Amino acid sequence: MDRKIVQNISVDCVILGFDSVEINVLLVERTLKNPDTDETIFSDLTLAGYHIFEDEDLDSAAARIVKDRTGLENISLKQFYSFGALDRLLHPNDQSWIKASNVIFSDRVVTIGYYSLLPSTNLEIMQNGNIVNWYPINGLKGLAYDHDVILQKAIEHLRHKFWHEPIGFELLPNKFTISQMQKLYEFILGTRFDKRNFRKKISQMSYVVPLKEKQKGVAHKPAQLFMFSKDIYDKTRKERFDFFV
Amino acid sequence: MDRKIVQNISVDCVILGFDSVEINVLLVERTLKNPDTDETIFSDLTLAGYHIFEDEDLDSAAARIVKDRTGLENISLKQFYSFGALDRLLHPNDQSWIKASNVIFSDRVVTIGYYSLLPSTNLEIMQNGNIVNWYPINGLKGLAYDHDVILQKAIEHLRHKFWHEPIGFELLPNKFTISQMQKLYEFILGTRFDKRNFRKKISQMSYVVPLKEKQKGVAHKPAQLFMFSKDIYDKTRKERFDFFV
DNA sequence: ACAAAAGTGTTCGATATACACCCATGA
DNA sequence: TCATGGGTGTATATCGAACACTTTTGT
Repeated sequence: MDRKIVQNISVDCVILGFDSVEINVLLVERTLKNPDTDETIFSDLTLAGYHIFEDEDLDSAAARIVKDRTGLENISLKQFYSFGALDRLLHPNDQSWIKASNVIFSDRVVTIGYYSLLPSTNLEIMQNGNIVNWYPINGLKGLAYDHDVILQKAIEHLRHKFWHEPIGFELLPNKFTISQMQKLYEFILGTRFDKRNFRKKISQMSYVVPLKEKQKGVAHKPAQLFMFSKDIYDKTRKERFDFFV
Repeated sequence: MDRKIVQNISVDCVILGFDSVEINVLLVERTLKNPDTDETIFSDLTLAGYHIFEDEDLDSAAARIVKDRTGLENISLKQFYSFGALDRLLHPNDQSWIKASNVIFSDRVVTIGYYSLLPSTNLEIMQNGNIVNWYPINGLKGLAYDHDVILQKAIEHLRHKFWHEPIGFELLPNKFTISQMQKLYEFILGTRFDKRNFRKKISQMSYVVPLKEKQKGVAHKPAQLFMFSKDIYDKTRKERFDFFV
């Protein structure tokens, strides 16, 4: 492949997943070895990121990068912020990595942040020689480059959207229970909701549609399953003027 | 000045202002003349934009560009989206402009969009040889490059924020009347509010504080003036779970 | 039979909406 | 004195918050 890369523009993707307990982010291991002795010099974690090519736009670059790094295809990726601090790449590990890589990096790389929300946690661990895995977002730090900053900004963005848009459904399986939904909202928003009031609220949302199907194989009363209908949502949506106390 | 510019990264700033009637955007005239005959080849309008320098981060670049292009200083600029379509610069006018300019443009420029909200419409018309002016956003088109797209995205972003954050105060003078505020909200949100209900709502917002001052020189009952207190807002803010019908 | 999560209703206070008239000023 | 926008209150419907017990399944 001889597509030309743009030296100083990259895309980094924050891929978030919910496993019914907490939110995880998909990270790729980065291990620098001494080429002679094969000794590990350092090993850390990065978001799925890479430079863009000259012949692709930003959205395409994001999709390609996610596919190359993680094997995931046809996932919805949204741009959320761009990062261009002067010291983004100046950590010693990053400098060693850049020197050892066969890509000619520019001194100055601006990266465009994308995020994606996934229901599932199933994943091939190895993609094109990359070791990728889910890591709980709580307490994560020490990521490569400025990826801590990018991750925090993505989470902030997500939390904000959660209050006003039915974005949560992207993190849930196609068929989900009201309890799973409540746990997700409580986790993201850091609140607790009263079960009855939460369910009352949900039952008013015409776009959360009950299925003729129940949970199976659980050691308690099986829950009703629901799905999200974007069609109904788009048709019934109204905004509200609610920014005050 | 011999700072080095980054060839393929720029910042474009959407500077919006409210004049008590409608929303305007600050645009810079771009006129290409035949260097020999001094004949105008074309003339159109651009957002305030320029390449970034190698030694500045994105926020600093945005502030510098706004200052150079419009003379405005110390205004709050927020990043909102980045644009990297392959055909951003391919319009014949843009190509002629690029060829004629003494800056060596790259084929591929990604631009980071910033916006700013201002109360006032007072402005020097001429800045560093740039002719800058306010233009009503309704019906504007034919801007240079992809600046129509950038402007639309900024407005969309603004409208969205308006519903959930007290961002409107940035577009109002320090001292404003409730009617001015209502007109602004009606303009941006494309709705009408009942005067009494709107005022009732505002009077519940502890962070909209009445001043001991009234309008002067108007040919009707002079209105009470108010100011916005960010302090009180930050202290009393609560989020609400309101994304449904 | 027991453990574990599902599911269900009512009351009360707060908020949203609808609606019409008098007031203060400059011209 | 008139034109112009400023300013005010009440009634009704809807929504949010608080609160405890019964149901269904697997083991």
